[in-house]
Amino acid sequence: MLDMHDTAVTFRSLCAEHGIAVTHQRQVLYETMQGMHGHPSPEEVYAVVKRRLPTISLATVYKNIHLFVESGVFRQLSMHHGTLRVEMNSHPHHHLVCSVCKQIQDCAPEELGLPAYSERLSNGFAVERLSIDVIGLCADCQRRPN
Amino acid sequence: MLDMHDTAVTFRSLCAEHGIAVTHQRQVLYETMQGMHGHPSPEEVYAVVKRRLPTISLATVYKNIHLFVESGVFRQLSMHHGTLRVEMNSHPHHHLVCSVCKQIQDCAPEELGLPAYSERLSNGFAVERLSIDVIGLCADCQRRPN
DNA sequence: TTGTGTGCAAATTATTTGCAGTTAT
DNA sequence: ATAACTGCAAATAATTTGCACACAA
Repeated sequence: MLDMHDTAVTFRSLCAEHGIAVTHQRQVLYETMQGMHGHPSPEEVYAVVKRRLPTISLATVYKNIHLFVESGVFRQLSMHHGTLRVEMNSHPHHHLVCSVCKQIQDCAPEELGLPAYSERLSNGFAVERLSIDVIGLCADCQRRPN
Repeated sequence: MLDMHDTAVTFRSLCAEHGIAVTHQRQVLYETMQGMHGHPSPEEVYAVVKRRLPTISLATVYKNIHLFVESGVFRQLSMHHGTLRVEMNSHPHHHLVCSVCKQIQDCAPEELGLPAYSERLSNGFAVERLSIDVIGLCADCQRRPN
């Protein structure tokens, strides 16, 4: 387990790597998030970090979460949050989600290989279907200067 | 290929099955969506359906898309859109997303079996990682009356 | 000192809701 | 006739942005 001092050291080198300033709020936000579990939203992170930094603003939380995600410090699980999307392809298929432009392409199961799965998991979850997102770079984004 | 008449017949029986009224806007919306490809957002559907029903409102499009999704006529691909979620579990794992309460649980790869995949697909997409959503009913929602 | 970062308030985007009038059954 | 549906406008939720002041390099 990392103690607070190690966490601070880790954080400093993370910031150095990505060329971002080490500010107090950024540091506390990072430590707070490290201590959280599950899949928190910015509002949830804000509620927790506010306990240690009562004057921090929600905007700062948003800005820094984006920064952390871009730097690869944390990962975003909602790759296509933001707006509802309806699936128009009724054949079984997976999705190729470009991590840069967020474009979503369909992909036949044969291209990836179908995972085996059981209908009911040991924790009681009853499986209806798998939704597989393949995250990566689309051909266009690989060749773009960016 | 279904012609317009067959589509209308299909739609009527769909509505009958789900006990919803067959209205003109609902009918045209359905036909329009059937003709679309990819992963349209409500705004995109609205833009297209407006060409045939210039007075339709965006609210009606939203209401009916929800109705279609609930009835199983169309499927929603964005299972956790709405708000950004940060992944706090750094171990490789999948997600169990309950289709009723939308709760997201983590799940070890061993429970599902890992899909085999290649690093670069034939269309040039460079795979970084897989994000697998297992959609179904959580134990709680299975036993709830609802 | 100089560019970044922060907090605040206003702006935007996505979506939902209340309501009065209209239509399907 | 009656309940469900529609369009419109206002409300809400999620996120972003502009800006003046403060802090890190």
